[in-house]
Amino acid sequence: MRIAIAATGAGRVTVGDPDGGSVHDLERHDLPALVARLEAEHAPRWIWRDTREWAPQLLAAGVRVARCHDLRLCGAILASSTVVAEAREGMPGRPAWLPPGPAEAAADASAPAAASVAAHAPHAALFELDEPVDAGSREGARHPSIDDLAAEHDRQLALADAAERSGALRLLLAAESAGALIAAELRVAGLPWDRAEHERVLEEALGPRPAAGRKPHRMEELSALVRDALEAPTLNLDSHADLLRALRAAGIGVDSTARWQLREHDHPAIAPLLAYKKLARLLSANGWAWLDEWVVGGRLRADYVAGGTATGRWATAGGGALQLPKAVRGAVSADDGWSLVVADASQLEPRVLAALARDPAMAAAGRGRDMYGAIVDDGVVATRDEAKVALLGAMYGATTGDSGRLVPRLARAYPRAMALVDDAARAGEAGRRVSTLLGRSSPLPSASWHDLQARANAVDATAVDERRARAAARDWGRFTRNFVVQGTAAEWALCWMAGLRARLAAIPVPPSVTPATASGPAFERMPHVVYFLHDELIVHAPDALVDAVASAVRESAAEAGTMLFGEAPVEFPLDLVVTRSYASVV
DNA sequence: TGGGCCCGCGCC
DNA sequence: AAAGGGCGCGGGCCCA
Repeated sequence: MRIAIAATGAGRVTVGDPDGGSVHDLERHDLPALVARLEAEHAPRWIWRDTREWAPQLLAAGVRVARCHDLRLCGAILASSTVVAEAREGMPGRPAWLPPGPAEAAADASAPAAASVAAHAPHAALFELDEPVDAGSREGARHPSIDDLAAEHDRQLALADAAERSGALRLLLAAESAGALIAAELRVAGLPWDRAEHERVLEEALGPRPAAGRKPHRMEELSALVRDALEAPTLNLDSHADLLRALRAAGIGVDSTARWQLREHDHPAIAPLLAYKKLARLLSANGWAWLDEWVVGGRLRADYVAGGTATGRWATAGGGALQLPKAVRGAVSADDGWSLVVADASQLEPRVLAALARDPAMAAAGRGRDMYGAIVDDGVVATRDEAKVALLGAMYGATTGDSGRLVPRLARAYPRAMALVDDAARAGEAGRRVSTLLGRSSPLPSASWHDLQARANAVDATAVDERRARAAARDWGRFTRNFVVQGTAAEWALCWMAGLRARLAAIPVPPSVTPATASGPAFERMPHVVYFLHDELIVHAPDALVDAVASAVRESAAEAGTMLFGEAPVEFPLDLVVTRSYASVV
């Protein structure tokens, strides 16, 4: 059964079964109670334009739904998937009231990014009762009725079912929609954050918090050392241009101020400069200002953007949760009576490549716990480190350095795996799309990319034109090479997390559980996902339930492998730790 | 003053 | 040691 939810303007909402069931017209304020009742009675798939329009309000009221279909995210996948290209020909396109997906909007410089549309200041209310998404102001946009939503849902399912591997596409749409729910839940629950521990880390590294507009003590000391060593008494270390000039004037032959270049020179200014840059990074990215802005009430509430990148990996639109430096992870700590179940899919991308390519030798290497070790045992390379570098090079398209040198050895040992990524690279170089296992397709290169190629093919093309075009083609080929692996790995991770979400909701909670009061009414007694980073997640779980949660995490990983690859002989082992603090994992 | 670009660096 | 793919973010800086 499906039930659609549509805004009708002026704070009212229509909720109903478009296939002939009852339809309710109500104040938006009354929505959570109705959804809770219908969810309990029918366990429907909820059909809505955009999960971000509804989930925050429901979660704030303590109401969760098991399944939804996010028309915006699924519409974006179907609009670009080559798997349904033929079926699209005979069908109407996306309706005007359906905004583009986040990755599409980001790629289109003329339109504001969807992420920024949804973005809000961290202290703002978690939802706005009237218009949380400004789709109403888009040209040609209007409020879709529940019949509009149902018709678009039908169109999307018909497109998916027209694909040769319709099951894969259906799975992708379900996983993407589950991801949208999880992204909303991650924000509402928040990542448990120990402010005092974070401040301790900052003070140890930087010294006491400085007055507004002042630099921390340790940074001032290091700046003085650098200025002395460079004999540049007024140098501003934060200005790349000024710093580069001062370095060169002191005889240090770098052409950028990047750390890897600086490290190659022996000069008394280098050590304090590198130390300064490390501290400056900590201060600006995760210092006191970040803490004040993003950690409220003992929770980091980052703004995840499901489907925010071309490959299907998520993005964030604030809070920087995808780049929490290891130095501050000790501040992630469970509430009293609760634990963190931290799980990481080890060597996910090479395993995905082995399974995707059905390369028997590489799959055999991916059957054990340590794929890199198995590649050494196969005699392909001499050390684990070489195996890792060679695999990264194969997936990223390295051509130089150690990595580029090792790739041919990998190609001899695992020809099918190498052929898969090489084919993807060739397609990209020719300007064609490539697709993941479940059917998400890469974007087309930009108009300027095509211009470059056209110029190189013109009769009066110069050597420079040809060189530029070749470089651009190879760049895009590296992108498509990586796309198939990164994107399929993202699909594995989505399926893993979606399965886990369902399993966590089914774990019975004993009455003895201490509430995690800062996690909101939907999660205060339930184990719940609080962090997700590409191939790693954290569940905040009552102590009494950590064993059940760990089992759920493992079962979901195994199930994700089977859903994507059937009985392919590749395993997806997890590194799983139960802990109070994320620091103990790093 | 604000937008957009580059740089450098944090994460995977 | 970096390299090669995907990101976000803050600071400097240029320009209107």
